[in-house]
Amino acid sequence: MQDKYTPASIEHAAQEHWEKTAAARAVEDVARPKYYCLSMFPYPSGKLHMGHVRNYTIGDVLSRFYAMQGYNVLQPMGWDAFGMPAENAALANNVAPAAWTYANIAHMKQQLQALGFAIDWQRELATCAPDYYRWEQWLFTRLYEKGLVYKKLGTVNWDPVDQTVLANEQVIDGRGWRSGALIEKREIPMYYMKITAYAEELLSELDNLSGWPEQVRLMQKNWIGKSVGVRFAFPLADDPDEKLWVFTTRADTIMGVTFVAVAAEHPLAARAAANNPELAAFVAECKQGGVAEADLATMEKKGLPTGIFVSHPLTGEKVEVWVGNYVLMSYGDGAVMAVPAHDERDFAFARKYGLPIKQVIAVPDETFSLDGWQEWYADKNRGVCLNSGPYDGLDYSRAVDAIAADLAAKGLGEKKTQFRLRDWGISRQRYWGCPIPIIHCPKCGDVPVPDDQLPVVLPENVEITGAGSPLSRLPEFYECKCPKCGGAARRETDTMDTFFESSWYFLRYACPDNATAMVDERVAYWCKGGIDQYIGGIEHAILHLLYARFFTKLMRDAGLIGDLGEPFANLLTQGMVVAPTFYREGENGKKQWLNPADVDVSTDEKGRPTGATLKADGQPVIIGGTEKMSKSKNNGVDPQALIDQYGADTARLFIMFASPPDQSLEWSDAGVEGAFRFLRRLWKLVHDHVQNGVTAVCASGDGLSAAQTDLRRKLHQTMSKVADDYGRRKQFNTAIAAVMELLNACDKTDLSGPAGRALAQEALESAVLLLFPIVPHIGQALYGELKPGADACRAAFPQADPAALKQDEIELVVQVNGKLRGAIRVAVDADKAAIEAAALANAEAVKFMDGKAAKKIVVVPGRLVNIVV
RNA sequence: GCCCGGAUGACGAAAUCGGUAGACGUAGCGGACUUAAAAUCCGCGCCCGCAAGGGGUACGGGUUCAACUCCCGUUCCGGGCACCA
Repeated sequence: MQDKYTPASIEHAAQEHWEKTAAARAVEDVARPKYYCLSMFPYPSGKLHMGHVRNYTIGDVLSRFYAMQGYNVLQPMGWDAFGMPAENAALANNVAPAAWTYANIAHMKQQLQALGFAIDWQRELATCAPDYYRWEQWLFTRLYEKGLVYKKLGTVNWDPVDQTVLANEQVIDGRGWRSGALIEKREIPMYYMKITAYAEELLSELDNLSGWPEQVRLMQKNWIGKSVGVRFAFPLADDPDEKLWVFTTRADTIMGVTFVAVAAEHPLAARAAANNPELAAFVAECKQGGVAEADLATMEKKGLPTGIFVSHPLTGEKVEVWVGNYVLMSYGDGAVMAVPAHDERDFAFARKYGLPIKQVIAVPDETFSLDGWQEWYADKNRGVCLNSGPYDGLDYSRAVDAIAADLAAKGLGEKKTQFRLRDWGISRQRYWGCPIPIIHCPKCGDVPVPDDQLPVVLPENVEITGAGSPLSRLPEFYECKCPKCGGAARRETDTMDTFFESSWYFLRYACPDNATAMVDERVAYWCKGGIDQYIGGIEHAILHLLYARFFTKLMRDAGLIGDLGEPFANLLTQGMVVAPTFYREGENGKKQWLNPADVDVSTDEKGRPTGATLKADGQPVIIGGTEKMSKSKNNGVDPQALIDQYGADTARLFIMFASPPDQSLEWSDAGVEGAFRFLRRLWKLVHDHVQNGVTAVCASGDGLSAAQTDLRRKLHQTMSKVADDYGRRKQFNTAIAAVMELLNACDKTDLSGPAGRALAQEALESAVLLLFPIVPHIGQALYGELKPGADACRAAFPQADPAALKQDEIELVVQVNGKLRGAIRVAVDADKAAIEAAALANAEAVKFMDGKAAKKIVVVPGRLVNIVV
């Protein structure tokens, strides 16, 4: 055995061995329980960043741990390969998106392999490959025929200078990121997925996802946003046959309505604007700016009266219609009733424009003042109706029932369940995505592409200009024949949202080689009961995970995957790896993001950054916020330097030791050295032991000294702890700390003599196996040295021996009035009375009881005694 | 703005179900070994106080024999907000 730990050669040898023995190959085997361990596949942005290393190391630790527990493990990997960055790279560097993407895949695959992940590469897939996306085109046409895909107008960000649609990310402070032009909203026809048809099931099944973090279930629940309320109509004062519909969850406040607000896009707004130039200007102003909800919600609330009046459905009173920039056309009917007395936003609006405020819910006298309003809203107070005629004195639910009944009797409304969730618009006016398989025929309308003409292949020889969709400039792509009538037709040139690809890739991993079907019976084996573990960033808590759940239900109902309704049985949401951002501002205010590796930061004595300069020119740069590592902010830290210097095991160990996986981690490589030192120390311990000859392991505690017995107990306690940390808690930093503690204890114990050496053998073999899931390369090498001819990949995970865990005496802490005063040793099976007596006899306890009698004694078994005086 | 999280030594963190706050590691300081350096090993390390003791887990309250942990309020930081992935 070599005396020096040399990661490069050790890792090379281990990887070669795994390759030769096909250690990561997953083969269906009904005789063994399966464990499908899935990590979110990466976007091939160029190189791995620390977030990837963290994500895939967690997956690999779990995969290897469950393999050691006897499971048949599947750990696949692929590439979420369509998306905007490829087009941006094409613009910036004049490379074809396909070539750029495939080059990135090749590089990142090699990086993943260098990290030693036990991935079954035979199942690798890339979503930009026609043999992958053809199946989603196929599914799309099925869903189109079922009415689960439909076409309607949708609002997009329009850049009037570049004449192109922009993503929300490309709109900065209301301007296009390339052109700097003021962005406008524009309505265009798009295809939508009817996710709202599944809203109820997506919501109710959250309760069954016990393997998901509560936080994620709550976010999804709020996103779906089921609310039961009343949808009702205000007849127009001039023309009672025409009605303005609204939805409210607070029908009990209907008698307090003092105005109605509609979105700028609402037909009534357009009608009023026709002969009101001021209003027309306001409606036009509302069209400025992007469509992102965060921007809309933080805008200053503005409005203008339309001069149109409606009648209150219950009182007949005239109420004016306003246009409000805070009313969303995409939610409900694009109009809301306003009750300034009992809604914070309506209140602010009414105050701003001097509109009447009419209180209709009783509030406690002491809080009743206009200034007290705000506080009161925050409580979501639901009081009893007041100033509400026939409804006075009714509480919330009685009032809502009575009002809904009265509205229904007039044919003006009814109770309605409404969801916040909207249908999913999937059309993108971009090139690097999966073509939507529809043909537009002047005679037959929209015709889905027939199966025998799939896939609609995305052409790769295109010119990216940043203006408009390249496909719509490519006659050889869009000119086609109608599949129905054979006449000249035009192919759809929009592509699909890339969330489409990532909504079902985990099913395709089960059967990536199937050329004749989207999925096959192998899904039933690997996905039975759901994928056993899904691991990925918390930033995907809503959209991706919701779409993946939706797709699984769609595919189930299409008869493709049996009764599998929920894809992920257990979910681990990894905290983000965040890093500081740095930038400089260009001439037109555009930000040029600089990588942290290229920047020097100066700090004050407290470690707070005071300034930063670019290494290349020594000139100052602006310090941005600390954000998740991303391509767009250029703050990803490349792990390659770390791997090159210390090896994959150190990188893996360090990132697992740095913090628990669900916590966000601000990147700093301080401490990497320590992880490497630990591995070197482990190597040396094994080396020194092996130099004196390996032995059989200590099979029982016989012949051990007291100190050795204690060590052996600690060893077996560590086995339990580490298995619990990996399997149940999924907290790897404490598992590593436990093994470090064990090795510290080994150092402090005399392990000479035959019994001691057998114990050392047992401790070292165990420690190597306990760490194997995290640092498999060094583990492979050391285990082979400790047990010549043995393969760590085939070893079982160490299991604690209950006999070794036995203890006769334990220490209990003694408190007086909750303050720590002393400690006592008692027999492990001592009863309460004996423990109390021992505690009362403790010298420190006696001192602090100060002669007073114990009022109460609390005994916490195995922990402490608290004497209350 | 709305929804969801987080905050503990100089730093990353631990304390798993309300029960010894700071395990484990980093950086630092002191020592051993060495001609020296590196490496390695040993020790010290929250604050006030001579001590006894007291205080301390972002901040302000509360519940409890006992609170980092539960409740109410606040501040700051992060994620998501439907076209970044």
